[in-house]
Amino acid sequence: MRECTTSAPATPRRRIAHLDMDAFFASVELLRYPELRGLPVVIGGRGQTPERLPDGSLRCLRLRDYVGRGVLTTSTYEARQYGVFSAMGIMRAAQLAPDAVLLPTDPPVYREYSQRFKAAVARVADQIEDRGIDEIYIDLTRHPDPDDARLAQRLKDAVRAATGLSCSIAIAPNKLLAKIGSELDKPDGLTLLTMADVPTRIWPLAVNKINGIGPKATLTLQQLDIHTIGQLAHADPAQLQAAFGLSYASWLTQVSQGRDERPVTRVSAPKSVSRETTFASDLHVVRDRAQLSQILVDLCEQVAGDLQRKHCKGRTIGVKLRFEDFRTVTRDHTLSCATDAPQDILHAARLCLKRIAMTRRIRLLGVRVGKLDGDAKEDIGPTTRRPDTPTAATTGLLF
DNA sequence: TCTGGGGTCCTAGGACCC
DNA sequence: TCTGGGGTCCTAGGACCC
Repeated sequence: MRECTTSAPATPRRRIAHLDMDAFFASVELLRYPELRGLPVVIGGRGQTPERLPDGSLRCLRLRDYVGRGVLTTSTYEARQYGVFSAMGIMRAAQLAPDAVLLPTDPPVYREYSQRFKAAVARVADQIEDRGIDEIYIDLTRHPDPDDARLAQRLKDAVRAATGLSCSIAIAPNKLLAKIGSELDKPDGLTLLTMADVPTRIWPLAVNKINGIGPKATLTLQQLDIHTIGQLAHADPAQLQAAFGLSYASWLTQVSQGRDERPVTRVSAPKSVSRETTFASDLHVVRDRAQLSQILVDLCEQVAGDLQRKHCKGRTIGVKLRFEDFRTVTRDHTLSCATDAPQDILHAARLCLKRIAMTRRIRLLGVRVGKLDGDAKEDIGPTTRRPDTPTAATTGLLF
């Protein structure tokens, strides 16, 4: 008998791309300072902008000359050979690569390049999920060009033409594999993966290559003598469940087989807006009160400005405090109506701070507004009538 | 020489209501 | 009066990601 061909048309094979810019911040800086190309360059901290000398040469800070706090956000591939990577403390990086050039971060410029590469991709394929400043997922399932390799190359060419920058792309049956795949051939990579590749190309990789398995889960898995994704795929489900609970354990089993059904989602409204700052040196609640107070006011004004720019208001105001021993505490306070006014945020933030025992010096202060109501809701209620009106008793007590 | 700043999502307990 | 659930909201902390 012939095979039955009358069944419903199969859903089209999913084709999901993950596109990741190569050493994004550092690569943007190299466009500005091409003479640094080939040198170990790292981005991070609050160092100084390079200075162009009269003879045209560039004077910039070396890692060994940096004093202060902060971490690296990016390093060039040359710098990575010294073992310095993003999220590493700058002082630690200075030990490993003292001669590396250190540039301060310049977020507005990176945002500009981010918009450029995303717009270039959108002209080729418009089913895009934003995953931050330097990466996106693209659903190519219904794209007219059926040739994955040709399509991936087209996307890379479009990004380079728009920005002068290289990126790495993988096309796979789902987001999980596309994300892993885009790292396999970095930089300037092009990777195609199918489910048949899972045992040979995915299983040998370390478990933390999976998006969602972080340092804690990796450590727990190590204690179970599970190091690779393949070992995870063959692990005893009961053992995983005992270590992680049912929900996370079954997710682990799924992803270790390369299975992932998450859709590519194109729009997402922000859920919260926050600003925080780590001080150059720890501040004392009493002795440095004036300074802390000013920082709090500034943070509230910045958050309010962010909200107004995004045309949204929020009901839950939160503060975050990090003490000198790195212990972090948060408190929040929900208002009866949403606000974007700095004085409302400041008042609620002070209420939150009153509930924290100030036992040590403070390293970081942050302000967050959540429970955002999206935009367009024009002041329905009287925002002048607030539930918590500042009184002499509640203002000025803390910060 | 420790450890930035912007987010999301999950869990878990308690309050409160039906 | 006691017992019990379910549902929702609020709060705090933590893991994780870029």
